[in-house]
Amino acid sequence: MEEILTANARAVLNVLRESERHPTAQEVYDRVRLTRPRIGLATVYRILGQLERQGMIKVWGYGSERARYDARTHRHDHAYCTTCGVLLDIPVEIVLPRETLEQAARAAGIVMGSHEIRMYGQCRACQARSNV
Amino acid sequence: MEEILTANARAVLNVLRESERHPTAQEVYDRVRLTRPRIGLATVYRILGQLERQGMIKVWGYGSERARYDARTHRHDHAYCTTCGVLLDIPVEIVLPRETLEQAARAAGIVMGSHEIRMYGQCRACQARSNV
DNA sequence: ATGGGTGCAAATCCTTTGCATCTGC
DNA sequence: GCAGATGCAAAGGATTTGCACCCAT
Repeated sequence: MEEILTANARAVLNVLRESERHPTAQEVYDRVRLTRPRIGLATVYRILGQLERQGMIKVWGYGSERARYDARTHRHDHAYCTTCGVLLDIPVEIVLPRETLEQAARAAGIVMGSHEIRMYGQCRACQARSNV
Repeated sequence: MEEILTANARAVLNVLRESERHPTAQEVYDRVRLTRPRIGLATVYRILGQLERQGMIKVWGYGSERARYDARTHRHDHAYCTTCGVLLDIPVEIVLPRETLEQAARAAGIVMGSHEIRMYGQCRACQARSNV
């Protein structure tokens, strides 16, 4: 399925896969331009949209902040620093019992496709900064 | 603490408290105008920002969609329909063991303030629609 | 009277779209 | 040669900001 990707799309995907951060479209654009200098920002947006629709990447949003993209499609959770806005992967697995999820989905009336846990708080850097 | 709110702020808060939906700023604006016809959209945005900073309301975001606001500040979770974009409260409590959360926070290196579970899927209306 | 709150309009920022051109098959 | 992909520029939409005015204290 990856073979049908254009060179631009492959480059975008690579940037995301190589990134530990959760880059915004602009950050992806800046980075991808190193290998494909002629690419346009609109193309990056178009590709991000397609990859998302194909389930190859995930979008993350908070309030009205810029969207962030993530190529790690395995189920994992995030920690968001409400002070500086950094978005971190939670490096341990948080398991919710299947029946808990099913019950919740039933109660809300949705057919669940996926779920995500978000933790909001203060990252290490901001903790240090505020201890000064 | 509520007494220090202006009449506009109180009106915005009331709209949110009376809403079952999770309105966008524009929707809040439309609704609040019924009681305060002279209020401006910018004021609504300013008030929403202040209420959020004061912890009286919560923002919700997904990708690059418009921000949604929620006056229900007790811990609860959400179900988002990826077909039509409706955002629903999950009407049952999903409890994560405290130690699980602590372990995850520690692993991510954050001091956790709050957490939220999100379920993504298809709401009842969209299920019906796609069964046609 | 005075300072914060507010309305309005303009500015900003992010994202999407239109369109002519280019590319890979 | 054609269909789809792309770059560029412009449009669109959400949110924020500047500023003069107003209002409650």
